[in-house]
Amino acid sequence: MAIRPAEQLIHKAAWLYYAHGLRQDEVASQLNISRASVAMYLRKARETGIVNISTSTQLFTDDAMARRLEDAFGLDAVWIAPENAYLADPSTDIAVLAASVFLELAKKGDRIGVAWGRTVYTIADIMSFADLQDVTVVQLCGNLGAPYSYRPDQCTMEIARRLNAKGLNFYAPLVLSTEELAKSLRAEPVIRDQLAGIADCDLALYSVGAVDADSHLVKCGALSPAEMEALRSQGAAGVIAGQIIDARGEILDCSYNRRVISAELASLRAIEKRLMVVQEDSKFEPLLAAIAGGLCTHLVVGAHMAERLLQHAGAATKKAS
Amino acid sequence: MAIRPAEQLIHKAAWLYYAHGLRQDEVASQLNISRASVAMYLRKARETGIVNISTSTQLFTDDAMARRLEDAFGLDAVWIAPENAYLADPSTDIAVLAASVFLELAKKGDRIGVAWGRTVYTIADIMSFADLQDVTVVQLCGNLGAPYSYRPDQCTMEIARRLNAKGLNFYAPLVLSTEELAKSLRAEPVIRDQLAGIADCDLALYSVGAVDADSHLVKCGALSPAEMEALRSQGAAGVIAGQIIDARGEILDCSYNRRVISAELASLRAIEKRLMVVQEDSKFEPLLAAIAGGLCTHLVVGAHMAERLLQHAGAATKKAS
DNA sequence: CACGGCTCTCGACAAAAGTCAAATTTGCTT
DNA sequence: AAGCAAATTTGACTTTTGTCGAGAGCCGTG
Repeated sequence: MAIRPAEQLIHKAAWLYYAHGLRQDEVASQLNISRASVAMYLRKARETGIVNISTSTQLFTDDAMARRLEDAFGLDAVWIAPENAYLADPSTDIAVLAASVFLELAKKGDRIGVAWGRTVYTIADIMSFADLQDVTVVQLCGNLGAPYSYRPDQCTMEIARRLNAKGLNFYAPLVLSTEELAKSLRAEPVIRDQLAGIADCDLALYSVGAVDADSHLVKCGALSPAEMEALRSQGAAGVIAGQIIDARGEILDCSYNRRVISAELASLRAIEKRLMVVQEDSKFEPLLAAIAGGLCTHLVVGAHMAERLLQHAGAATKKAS
Repeated sequence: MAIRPAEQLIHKAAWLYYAHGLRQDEVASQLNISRASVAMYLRKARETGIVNISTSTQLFTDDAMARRLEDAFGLDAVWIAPENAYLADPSTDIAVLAASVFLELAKKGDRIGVAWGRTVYTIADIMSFADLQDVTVVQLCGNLGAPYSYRPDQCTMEIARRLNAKGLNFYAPLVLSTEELAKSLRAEPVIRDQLAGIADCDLALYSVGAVDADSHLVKCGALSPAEMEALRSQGAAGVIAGQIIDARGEILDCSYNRRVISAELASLRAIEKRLMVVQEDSKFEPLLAAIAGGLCTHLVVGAHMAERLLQHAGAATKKAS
């Protein structure tokens, strides 16, 4: 596991190369090893977070549209990934941006809450490594079944690994079959402590889910398509950390929610920086709900979604006046 | 001044290359420019701080000796630059390390106090660029005459430039000819405000000067060698931000100090993180004085100095028991 | 409107970095 | 103690990156 012979050497090589600006062959002769080894050590140094290469995300917040969004929705900061040019796959662009923003927001000693989903896992997957000591990554909600690699615990662990941080997993299922069982489980000391610790986080990372048959809740069997549809007609507007919220961003009063083991919305709102990342345009309504509920202070979206949000805000104020 | 045609392009190129991991030729075709231009933009991006490459300084604090120093002197953190191998010039190594540490300690929105001297200027000179928004770099003491490029205002401005921060200079001489004049000048609103603002800093960067004829105070003509010698016999142990301190790290009661326009020691002590960097082994006594006076919470030194400090601490405790 | 002076851009070459399979070392088991 | 597997190192090769001088475009000026 531990890179035994090196670690020290990796550090030295990285130091000479990146801090002092020597060439690889100079480093090699200093350290009495071959250039090839130096190149290999340097790659390891980058992969381990011993050296850190980060790009300023300024460009994406400086945008005029980002400013207007901040004002319109009272958000602390908004980043907009330009959908147009750049790359083939726009959603990758959003994830890359989100990962950079995330690393920029994370500080040493922080406690970071992480939810789950395709978006979160994609971010974890492309996120570069960092050397954040004393960071704890906590899982915001219970687990669900296997089929997906972006299970809650996977997301938490992967991000913890990238940050060289400690991952705190949640050993409980996301959904139980009866309300009673959920209640007793929540009362268990291990679980209770974990849930209580969520409000102490400095930073949260999550996305929001749509209320439709494509939802992971349906795909994982937590809810049937029919149940989902029923919830929708009861006012379900989105999914946050495995829980159903209504259009106001409040928890929906339903049996499902009472059977879930997850962070209370109040705990989430207590977290200073709540970074929400939304990739799909289809998540417009859920996102509005999450914003309305104050579940998001920092937002990363694509240009198209940004436009829709602004349009919506414009229409709302026009109607109001 | 501003790189007009690019700025945006630089950002985009940096983003595609560093965040997305494309090759230069791929970036070039995305942006419809030549590879050569891309290479040039990327250099600019690095030079501007749009991208940031930093190496963890862990290795230098993890050292057992560093731990012992922290304990022995009650410091928050100590970094030791290994004097032995590495590079031809050990003092460069200390400066490079100090610059990395400094950048690691500096946070967005900080107010940073900077003193002057060869050490500080060397650090400024080799420090890489960063994109710290809303940072203010303030000068800790008045200015002195021209001959040196490491004048107080130079140090402040250079560091501000590297950080893309605002530099707040001090338009007053370091030493005046009479105590009265110094007193009136200190009472001037402009000066008073600047002095008062020093205690609000989050981070300070300085070294400590020796009390001898090689001191810059002598070289700049602020004090004659004879005066310096006299001060030494009066108990002068070191120089901090242009002021003379005694072995306890308190301000020395002397005419010179009363004629100086500089940060009060109490203001310096009010700064949370006081980063002191010492390159020369000859500054052993001055450093002890500075530490005794609580003028240093974070310390960067060479291995040799670290050993001497530990030896001293060991002897002191042995004597005490 | 032509003329330097300026910066930006590009193509071609040189230098540096990345990669891979083979060789060597290391650690552990039988 | 020998044998095997995993990890590490290296030399030789390929790809990528950096650099330089020439040329092109863009002003403000005479």
